[in-house]
Amino acid sequence: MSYWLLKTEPETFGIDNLVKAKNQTTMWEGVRNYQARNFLQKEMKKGDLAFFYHSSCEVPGIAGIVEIVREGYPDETAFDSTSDYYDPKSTSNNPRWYRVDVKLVEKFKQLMPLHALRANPSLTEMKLLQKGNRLSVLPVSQQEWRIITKMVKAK
DNA sequence: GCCAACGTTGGC
DNA sequence: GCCAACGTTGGC
Repeated sequence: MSYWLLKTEPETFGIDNLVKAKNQTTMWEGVRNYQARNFLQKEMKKGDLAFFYHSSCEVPGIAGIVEIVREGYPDETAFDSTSDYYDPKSTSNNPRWYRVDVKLVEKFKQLMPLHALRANPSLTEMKLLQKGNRLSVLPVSQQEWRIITKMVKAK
């Protein structure tokens, strides 16, 4: 099993939206980057866990944990001309974009802020912390996962 | 297939 | 709001 990090802007869809969602489950859609798409389509497996990360907000950081409950399938928002995520080059016969379904596992009592991750010397290799990284779907190593979940419990 | 221009991301 | 980083587009 693998570990991931999923970025979202809390003003659009934050962890509290997921808490309130039906079955605390949502479709992770609207990803329009090929590298991130490949992760969603090919590499994410049912049962994988992911950090739920808040970006572009006052205090960016990890807000909780979600589980992949449905593996990659076509992102239908790309077929909808009224959607913000519409892409005329993606068709139902030949879909270009994929999504997964995720379910809430845990909302952290306190957000684990980005600055705290940066302050931990054992996380300097983490992709999230690398300069210039903008991918909205990122792999997380098992070691990084273990370190961060420990940091959360120690709070 | 190169590469300049442009758009987006996202921390600060 | 700024700006560095990086992906995408499109002319050639």
